[in-house]
Amino acid sequence: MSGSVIQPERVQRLNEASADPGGRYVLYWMQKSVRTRCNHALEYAVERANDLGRPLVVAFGLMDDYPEANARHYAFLIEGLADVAASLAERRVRFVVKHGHPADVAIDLGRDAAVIVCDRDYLRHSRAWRDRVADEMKVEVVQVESELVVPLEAASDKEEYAARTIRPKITRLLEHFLVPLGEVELQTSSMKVAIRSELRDIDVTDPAGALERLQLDRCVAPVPMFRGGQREGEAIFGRFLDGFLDGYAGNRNQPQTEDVSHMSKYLHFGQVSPLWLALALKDSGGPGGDTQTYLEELLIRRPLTHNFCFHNPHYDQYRGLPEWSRKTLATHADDPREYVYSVDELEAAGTHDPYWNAAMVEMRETGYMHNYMRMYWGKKILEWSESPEAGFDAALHLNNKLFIDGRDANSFANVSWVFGRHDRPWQERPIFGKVRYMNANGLRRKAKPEEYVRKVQRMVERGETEGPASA
DNA sequence: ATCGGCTCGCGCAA
DNA sequence: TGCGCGAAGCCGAT
Repeated sequence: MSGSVIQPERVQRLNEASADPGGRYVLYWMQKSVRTRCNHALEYAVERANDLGRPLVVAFGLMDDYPEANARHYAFLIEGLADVAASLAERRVRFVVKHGHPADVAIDLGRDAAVIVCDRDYLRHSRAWRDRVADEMKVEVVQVESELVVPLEAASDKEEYAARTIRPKITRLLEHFLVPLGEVELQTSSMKVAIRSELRDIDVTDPAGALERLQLDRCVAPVPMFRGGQREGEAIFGRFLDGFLDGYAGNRNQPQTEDVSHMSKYLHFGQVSPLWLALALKDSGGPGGDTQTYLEELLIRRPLTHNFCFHNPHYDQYRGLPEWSRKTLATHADDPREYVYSVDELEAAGTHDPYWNAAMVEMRETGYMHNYMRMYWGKKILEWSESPEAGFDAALHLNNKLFIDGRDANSFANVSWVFGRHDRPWQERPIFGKVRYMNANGLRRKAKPEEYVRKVQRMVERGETEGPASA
């Protein structure tokens, strides 16, 4: 173990099997951490390959019907895979993308493996895939965490109530985990290793062609504004550090400005490392308050959403909300609603509220919405739905369908926050009960929503080809 | 412009 | 067991 720093807390054996010395290669089943720099699972797999004197094969399973995914998500994902293909070739590491269910791909390629290394994801379906592979394989399956700076169990072994309860548990471990990950050179080139598999190869070096050939849900179009890939994500973050970090604490809740890093989508697809982001921030020498504000998002709030999804079996359901908020919302379930919109009416951005409509257009046309508007957007869906349950389902559905960074742990926690999760009660009022209320006056008081509306209009008129990549 | 009240439950101090 | 306080708020009183 030389060169890299992979804390033992990141590494978990998923079964009791041992490594097979007869295996022809070490398999890194890449599924969540789709990147080559600052990926603990990759470096761990290289080390195991070197220790066993074997080549390394990295494989990704690309299925047609990934849960809730459509062309908008696939386009971003495949661009990230193309970046991985190019980077791994430079490191003389063999990379294959196979058409099939991720677990089937891992099991198929794992038959010839000495060890299977996988990365980590916290959502229900992903966990089930890894459990299945670990159960079915007769060879060691080991999972390496690289999606959180402080590994989930190291911080807390229970569902946390709020940011304030998890914050000290994470903060005291940063010294141990917030350290660079070195790169390890693979000793046995794997570019020529024979791979026995009936599964079809997908050539991701032509992302548009690969996207075309998949049998996927095309109900939402890809957006040209944001391109996937680690190179792209890291470059965008570099421009954020140079141009927008200064003043971030004061401007991050100003939706009419561009003081945002756009990292959420890259984090969702594992295309940038949260550790890399945190280290880049600390190295940037930017203003302390601005850096602290960003680190709070990255190191406390985001892990809190992962803690929520990992420990709450109903993270994607209304019943996953806290007792107090479900109770107070039930009390007001029959309150008269001045406006009620269906999911289709919401998606069409045809409500009476111009601020809300602008947010909905931004979401639909760009796969992104400013963070502050996401709160307002959600609160109004609660207010304008026939029941809180219907509002929850509508908000989560639109979130996951339209955001590039939808279907993330953040998505489930953020929608749940609208309905009281990780929040506290406030003064009781119609429909909301004691759940936090937001209105357009607050928007006007704190930001410039009229400018935001104009910004969205301009973006749509221009055909939104100008993203942070070309800014 | 600024401030306190609203309201629940966690976690720490005692 | 008591007590302080919390991601993003609102609202009325000063």
